[in-house]
Amino acid sequence: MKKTVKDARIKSASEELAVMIINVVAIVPYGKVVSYGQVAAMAGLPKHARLVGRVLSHMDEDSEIPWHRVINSQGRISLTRLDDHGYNVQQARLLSEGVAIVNGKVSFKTFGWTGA
DNA sequence: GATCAGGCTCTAA
DNA sequence: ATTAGAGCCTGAT
Repeated sequence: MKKTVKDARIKSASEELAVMIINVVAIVPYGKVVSYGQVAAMAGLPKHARLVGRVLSHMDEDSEIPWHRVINSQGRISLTRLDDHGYNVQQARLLSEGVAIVNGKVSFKTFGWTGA
């Protein structure tokens, strides 16, 4: 997990917080998903769901961090604003892990990871 | 669903 | 240093 830190390379975003978040995201098992708020909570940062998103947005596709396993509380991918590419990548990755996306949504009931 | 308000950080001026 | 705008959010109208 030290590599995650190095891999992070967050521009600013209080590295400490970023690291905590990344460490949590890094342990999300294959084929499972979690929400931003969940990650924040697990990282010990109750109301920082948004920060989680910000941190992840700084990651490269190349990163070993499974950022694609993090979606919003509605089970949707929170990228469809002006970012089609990111959305497609995330969706493709999830599908390749066996995570079903029905009508643009993932079922937390089936694929949700409730912590370690 | 769509909208609103709450909440917290980042960036730029 | 202060202010204002914006963001991969959430839970409640």
